[in-house]
Amino acid sequence: MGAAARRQQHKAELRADILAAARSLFARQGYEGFTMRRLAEAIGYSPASIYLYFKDKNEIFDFLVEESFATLLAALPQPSGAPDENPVALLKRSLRLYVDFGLTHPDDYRFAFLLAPGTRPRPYKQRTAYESLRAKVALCVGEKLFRATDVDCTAQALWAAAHGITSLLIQRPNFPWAAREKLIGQVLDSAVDSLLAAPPQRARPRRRPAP
Amino acid sequence: MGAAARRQQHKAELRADILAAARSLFARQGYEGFTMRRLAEAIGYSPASIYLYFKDKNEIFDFLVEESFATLLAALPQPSGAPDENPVALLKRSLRLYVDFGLTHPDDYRFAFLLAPGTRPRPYKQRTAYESLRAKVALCVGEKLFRATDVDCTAQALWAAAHGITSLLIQRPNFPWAAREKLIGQVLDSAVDSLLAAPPQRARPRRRPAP
Amino acid sequence: MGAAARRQQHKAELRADILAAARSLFARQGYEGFTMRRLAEAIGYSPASIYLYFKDKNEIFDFLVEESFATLLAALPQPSGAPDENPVALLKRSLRLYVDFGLTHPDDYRFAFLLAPGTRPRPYKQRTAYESLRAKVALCVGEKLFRATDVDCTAQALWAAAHGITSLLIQRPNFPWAAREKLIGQVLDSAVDSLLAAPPQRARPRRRPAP
Amino acid sequence: MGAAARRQQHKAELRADILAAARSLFARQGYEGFTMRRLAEAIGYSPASIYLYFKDKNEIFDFLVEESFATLLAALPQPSGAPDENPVALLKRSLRLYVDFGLTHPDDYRFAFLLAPGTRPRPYKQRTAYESLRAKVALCVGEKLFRATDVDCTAQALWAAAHGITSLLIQRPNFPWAAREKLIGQVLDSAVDSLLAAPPQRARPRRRPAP
DNA sequence: AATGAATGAGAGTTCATTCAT
DNA sequence: GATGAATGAACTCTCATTCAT
Repeated sequence: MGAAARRQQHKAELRADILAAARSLFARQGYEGFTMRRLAEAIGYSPASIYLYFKDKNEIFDFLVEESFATLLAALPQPSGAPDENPVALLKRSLRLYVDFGLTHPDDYRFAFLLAPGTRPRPYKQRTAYESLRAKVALCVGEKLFRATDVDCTAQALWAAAHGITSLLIQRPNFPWAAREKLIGQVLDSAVDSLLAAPPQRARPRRRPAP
Repeated sequence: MGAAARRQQHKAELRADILAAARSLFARQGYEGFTMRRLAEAIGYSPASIYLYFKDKNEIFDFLVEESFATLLAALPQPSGAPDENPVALLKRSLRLYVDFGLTHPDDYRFAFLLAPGTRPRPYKQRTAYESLRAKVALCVGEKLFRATDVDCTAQALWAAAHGITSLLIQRPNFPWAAREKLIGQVLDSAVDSLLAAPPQRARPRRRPAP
Repeated sequence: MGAAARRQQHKAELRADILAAARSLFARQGYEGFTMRRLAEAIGYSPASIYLYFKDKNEIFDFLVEESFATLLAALPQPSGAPDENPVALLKRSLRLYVDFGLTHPDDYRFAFLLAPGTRPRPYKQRTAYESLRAKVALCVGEKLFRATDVDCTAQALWAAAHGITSLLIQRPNFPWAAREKLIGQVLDSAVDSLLAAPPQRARPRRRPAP
Repeated sequence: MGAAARRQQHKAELRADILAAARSLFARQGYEGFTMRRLAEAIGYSPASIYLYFKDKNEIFDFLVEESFATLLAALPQPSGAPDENPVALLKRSLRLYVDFGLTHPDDYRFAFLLAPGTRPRPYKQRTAYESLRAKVALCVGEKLFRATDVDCTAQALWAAAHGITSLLIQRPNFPWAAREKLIGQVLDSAVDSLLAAPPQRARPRRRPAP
C-alpha cells in the first residue's frame, strides 16, 4: 500500500513537472517553437516518457489552457467574497486583479488569451471568466450605479480595456511605457468612471460659481 | 517592348499574389505553422519559384509586417488633414479608424500587433503608429481640452483601449459579442470622454432643478 | 544487464558501420558528393537514424580525418621502437611503411592528404605525421650519415617522394604502372641513397681490383 | 561578312571567358562546389546562356581537363627542341619545367592531376604527358647514361618525385616548407642523380688525385 | 515506469537544366 | 544570341511519435 501510494505520488509530481516545464516552453517559444524533445530535456526524462502521461503535444497544450483559465478564475474576487463592499469598488478591484494576474502570470495569460487561438479554436473555460465579470457589472447596473443598462455591452467594454493594457504590457515589454501603476490606473478608472450615474468625485470640477 | 512590359506586369502580379497568399497563411497558421511548400501550393507554383521573388521565408514575413504597418499608417487621419477639426473629434476619429482598420484588415492587424512579437524582435515601423496617436493627444493637451497633462500616459491608455477591443474582436470571432457598433463606441467614448476638462454634454446630468 | 550490454554492442557496431560506409563514400565522392541519404541507404537505415550517432555531416567527416591520421601514425614505426637499428634503415622502413599504409588504406590516405584540404582548412593531426618523419631524418643527420644538414629540407624531400608515388598509385589505379614493388623501391631508394655521406653499398661498384 | 565575322569572334571570346571563369571556380571550389549560377554571375550572363556554348556542367569540366593537359604539354620541352643538349640535362630541365608549370598554373595542375579523378574516370590526354617524359628517359637509357634499364619504371619513379613535390606545394600552401628552390632542387636531383651510371661530379667528393 | 532506438514526414533551401520569348 | 521564368529533384536536418525491451 505504501509503495503504491508512493508510486501514485511520484506519478502526480512528474505530471506536474511536465506541465510546469511545458508551460514555460510554450510561453517562451510559441506553440510551434515548442518541441517534445526540449520538454523532455527540461524535465530530465526521455521524450518517450512524456507519452506515458499525455497522449500527445496537443493534449498538453489544451490542458495548460484550461489550467490557466482556472488559475485566473481563482485569482478573481468571488462575488460573495466581500458582501458589504460597494459594487463599483468590487468591480474596480476585480479589473485590477485581472490585470495584475496577467502581469504576474504572463504565461498563464498568454495561454488564456494570446496563444494561437485562431489555429486551435475550442470552447475553453474562457466563458466562465467573462461570466464572473458580467455578474459584477450586473450588480452595479441592478443598483442603478451605472447610467448604462446594457450589462453585456458594458462588461465587454470593460474587458476590452483591461485586456488591452494587459496584453500590450505583456507582448511589448520593450516599449517605453509610462509609469505602469499610473497607466493601468488611468485605463481602468477611465473605463469605469465614465459609466457612473453621477460623475465621480475626483473627476468633477469643483466649485461651480453661480451665474 | 510590349512583351517586356507584359512580363514585368506578370511578375508584379505574381509577386503580389505570393504576398497575399503568404499574409493569409501567416495570419492563420502563425510564423512557424507557415510553410513555403504550402505557400507554393496556394499560388499554384513550385516551391523553388518563390525564391525567384523573395530571398527566403523571413524576407516575406518582414515585408508583410512592414507593409501592414504602412497600410495602418495610411489609414489613420493625417494630423494636418483637417485643420479646422476639433482636436478631440480628430482624436476620436483616429481611434475609430484604428479599430476599423483592424476589423477590416485583420491579417494586417495580426502582423502589426499580434504575431509572435517576442520571438522575432525587430525594429519595425511600429513606433510610428504610436507617434501618430501621441501627436493627436498632445494637441488636445496643448489646447487644455484634457484634464490630464501626461501626454504619453494618456496616449498609451487610449491605445490600450482601442487595441483591447480590436484584438478581442479579431481573436475571438465566436464570442457572443454585443452589437459591434455600440460596443466599440462605448469603449472609445469611455476612454476619451473621461479625459475631458469639462464633463461632456451628453454624459452630464443636466442641471437638475431643485424640486 | 545482458540486454544493456547487447544494446551497447549493437550501438557500437552500428556506429562503426556508419563510419566505414561514410569513409568509403567520402573517398569515392568527395566531400560535397557525399550525401547523408546515400549514407543512410548504404547502412540500411533511415537518414534520421544517422543523427542519433553523429551531430551532422561535418562531424562525421572530421572524425574520419582525425581517425585516418591516427591510423597512419599508429602504422609508422616508433622512433624508440628498435633502438639498435641503423637510422638509415629505420628511415627507409618508415618510408616504406608510409607508402604501404597508403596502398592498403587508400581511403584513409585520401582523408589524410588528398581530400579537399583547401576548402576545409583545419588544424588536424597532420603535423604529427611529418614530425615523426623529421625525427628520423634528424637522427641520420645527427649521426652524420647524410651529406645534407638541412633536416627540414631533407625530410620534406623524402615526404614528397613517398607522397608522390603513393598518391599516383591511389589516384590512377588504371594507369599501366611498372611492377609495383620495383617501382616503389626505386622511388624510395633513389630518394634516400642519394643523401648518404658515403655512397651506399649496394649502389657503389665494389672495390674494383686493379687489373 | 564583316558582321558574321564579328559575331564569330564574339562567340569565341565569350566561350573563352566562360572557360576561364569556370577554371577558376572549379579550382577554388572543387567539382561539387562549382555551380552554374556562380559561373553565370562571374561572366555577367544568365545561366541559360552558358548552355548555348556547352552542353552541361560536365562538358565544361571535361574540356578544362583536356585543355590543362594540353597547356602542360606545351610547357614541356620538345624532344627535338635542343638537339645537342645532354639527354640527362634535358631530362632534368623537363622535370623542373613540370614542377614549375604546376606552381605557376596550379589550377591547370589541379585539373590535370588532383581534381576528383576517382569520381569521373575518363581516358584523358593524360597519357601523352607521360609519353613525353618516357621518351626523354628512353634517350638516357639508350645512351647508357643510366644504370637502370627499365625505362617505364624509371620514368614513373621520376614522375612520382616531381608530382609529389608539386602536389604537396600546391595543396598545402600553409605548411612551413623549406626554401622552395632548394627543396625542389633536392627532390629532383636526388631522383635523377641516383640513376646515373657514373656518380655525378657535383655530388660525390671524389678521391682528389694529386695534381 | 522508463527509454533507447528508430523512422516517416516534412521543413527550408539550392541545384542543373529547360523553354518560350 | 540571350534570358527570365520556372521546376523536379535533391540536399541537410528536425519533428512527433512508436515500440520492443
